[in-house]
Amino acid sequence: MNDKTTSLMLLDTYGLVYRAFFALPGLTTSAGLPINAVYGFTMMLTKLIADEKPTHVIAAFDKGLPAARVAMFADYKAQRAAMPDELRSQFPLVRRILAAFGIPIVECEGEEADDVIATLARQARADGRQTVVVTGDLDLLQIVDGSTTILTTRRGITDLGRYTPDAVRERYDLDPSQLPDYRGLKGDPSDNLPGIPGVGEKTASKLITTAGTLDNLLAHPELAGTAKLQGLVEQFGEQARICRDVSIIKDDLDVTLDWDASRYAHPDNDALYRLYAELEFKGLLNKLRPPVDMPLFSTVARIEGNYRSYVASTDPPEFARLAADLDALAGAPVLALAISGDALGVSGAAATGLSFGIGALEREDVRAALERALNVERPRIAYDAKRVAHALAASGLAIREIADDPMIGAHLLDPSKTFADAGEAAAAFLGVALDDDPGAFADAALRLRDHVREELAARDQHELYRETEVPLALVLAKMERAGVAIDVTALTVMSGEIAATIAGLQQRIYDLAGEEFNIGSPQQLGNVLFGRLEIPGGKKTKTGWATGVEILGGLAREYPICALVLDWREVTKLKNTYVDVIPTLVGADGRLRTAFNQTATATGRLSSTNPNLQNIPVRGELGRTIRKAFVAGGEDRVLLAADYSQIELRLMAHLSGDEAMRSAFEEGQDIHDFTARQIFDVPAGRKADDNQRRIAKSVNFGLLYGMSDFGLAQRLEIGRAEAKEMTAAYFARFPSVRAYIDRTIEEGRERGYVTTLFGRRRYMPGLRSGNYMLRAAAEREATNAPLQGSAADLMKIAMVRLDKALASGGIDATMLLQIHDELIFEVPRAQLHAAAHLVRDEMEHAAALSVPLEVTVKSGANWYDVVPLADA
DNA sequence: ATGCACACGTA
DNA sequence: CGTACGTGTGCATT
Repeated sequence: MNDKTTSLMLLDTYGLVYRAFFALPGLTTSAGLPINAVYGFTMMLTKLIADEKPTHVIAAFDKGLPAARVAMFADYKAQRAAMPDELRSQFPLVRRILAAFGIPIVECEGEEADDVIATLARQARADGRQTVVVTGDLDLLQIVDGSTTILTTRRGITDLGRYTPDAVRERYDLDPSQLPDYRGLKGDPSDNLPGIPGVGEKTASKLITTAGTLDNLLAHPELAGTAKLQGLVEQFGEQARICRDVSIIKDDLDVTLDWDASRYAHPDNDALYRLYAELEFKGLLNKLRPPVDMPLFSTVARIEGNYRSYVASTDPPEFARLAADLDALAGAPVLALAISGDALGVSGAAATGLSFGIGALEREDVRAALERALNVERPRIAYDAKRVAHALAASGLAIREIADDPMIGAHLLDPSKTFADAGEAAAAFLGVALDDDPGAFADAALRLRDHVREELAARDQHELYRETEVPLALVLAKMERAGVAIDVTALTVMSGEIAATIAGLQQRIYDLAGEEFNIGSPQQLGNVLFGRLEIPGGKKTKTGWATGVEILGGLAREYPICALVLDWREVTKLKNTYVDVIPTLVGADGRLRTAFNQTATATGRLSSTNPNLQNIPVRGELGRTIRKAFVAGGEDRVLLAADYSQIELRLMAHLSGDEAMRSAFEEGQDIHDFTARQIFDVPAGRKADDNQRRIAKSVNFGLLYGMSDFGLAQRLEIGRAEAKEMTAAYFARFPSVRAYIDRTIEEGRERGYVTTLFGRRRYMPGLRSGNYMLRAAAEREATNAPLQGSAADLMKIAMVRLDKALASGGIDATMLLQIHDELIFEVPRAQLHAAAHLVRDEMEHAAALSVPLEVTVKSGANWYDVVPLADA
């Protein structure tokens, strides 16, 4: 819905800042300057602009005493506590934030912001424009109409309520125009308005509904209904009238809406950056680019170690020195780079290290010097090379090849940690603490390189590191930069359809429950289903009723509300996690970029975040349609999907050497059918029935996961004895598998780690635990890790080789995604078959195993419609 | 804001 | 009491 309609956003600045002040804890800068209110206000403003996309924005302020209201009612706001100093001091900062955003301030001497807002909204309405007012309280609701809506803060600072005329009527049973009368009756303690004592929300609303207006009620007090109320109306009527008059918001102030001055374009990046830096808004700062000539960071120069940090400033000679130092590094035999925050550190072996903000790369002299340093033929070390590559790419620089990435090396040495910043690795392996200085990080990268190489060589993991993991980092950087094209319209349409489904399901659930509640709260849901409705079969978790799919699914047939809740969960999950989120993450070029993390898992797999593109739905039809939005970018391009078939079971066959299993794969059999025929003694020439195959499939998967008889019984909903027979039958047919699993666990216990086919290790101290639960869990992990990890190794090898092979084969295919056993490419239609053959070939020959590797290739215009390639 | 539990999406 | 992940929500915490 990207319409071009002009929309004006009016900010009730004081109210919003006030709310932010009380909603957030007392944050201060390191110098002690209170910044919680301005921080909250800035967060709010950022989110509002992103969500509402206004074309014009104005910040209204109160100015001076509200003379007219005080004249009407001397005690107006008299009870209000004085503003705390920690809040007062933040208003100048708020004005500076607004200035940096380019948002004009409008105020009017002796008038409150409410009246300014109403005046501007009236003018916008007269010009035929839509207005959204953002305020911290409900006083302004009276101006809501067809062209003016109001957003009010609810709890916290990000949760907003949206009021349209219908929403006002729903909340108060009154038209917006009746709200001053209503407030006159009810009073408002926050403005010290007494109203009529004893008349609260309910009564006030009823009285106005009955009498129509306050004036009519005062003229006919008998409309109040009860004698007591009538008495109150007669006694306090005049007071209510005054309160009403004070509550009426004026829309005829002497201010003029200036469309040109209030047009919102974008914040002033440099001004905002400086301000955020001053106020120490670190999270917000990371989303901006540092100004070209800004002091990058200011630490004292360090002389210990073999680096020193560079204290840059706005002084041009400093930049000249920075460039000169970079040129000096071009002579170093080894170059190391690392990033911390938004600053890049560069260090040369046995040379001076230095560090500077990424913003410095915008300066031609500094950029050119770095380019010279990067282009000298010599080994390059980068701590988190993928991140360094992205940072350099943003300045038009490339890092062609990486000899070492100590982050990756560190993770191979201890895959239980991520080593996301160099400080973690330095602490673990060098025993030193690093401050936030990127120069120190680059220096640490150099020293970590030596440690990591030595250790990996000693553990025989050097080849995995050098040939696969390190080159993979730059392959992943390319994939991330490419992104995948998204059909946003498809998702927008889907969102509307799902919204309607959700509304229907929600209503039916409320009807069956006999009350409205938050279906998304397991606590409330449990109480409704198993408490109020007394549905039997409830089980408890640590914190309350269990409401997972296995519980509700069992009750769904007998209790329709349980089925409806499961449906509701499915559609809300899809909408909230994918359909509504993905469009917000799509870049200006229509492509979606994930981050592949190479050091996140204990087994060697990649992970994907922001968003996670490794869990896009496929099993359910509705969820699966989300894949229609993942498209090839361009008419002449198509998606190519290639996935390994049964790779982990094939690895089990290879690693165990089990002859029966191995020959089944050799013969190209359906492995689950084959297993079923073995377990159930199906006569030769006959196929297993569907149920036998289903059970065999569970057994096969259970095998990969180290499952016990108990777990299998639970999974298949059979008796434990029966499950035991099943596994006994299995291992009788596949004896080498039993021996392999036992051997793996035993070796793991002796050595302290288990390994993959390519030498990746996972350390498993739990195998020696005296605690049965801990030990059993470790045994399952030890069973699975070599299989899952070897599969991950194979895929990574294929990816690195493919990256090279595609380029040297002259195929213009872009690797986009990896989903553990599947790769997605975008290729020109004309090169589809060449690409498919190459991809399949490299994947199938990533390693020579005693069983064949089988890869299925598919293609299509989108991820949903990929179909197998007939001749591949 | 931060952290936890729960629930659920994928291989 | 079957492995490996990441994300959204509610809710209690600051």
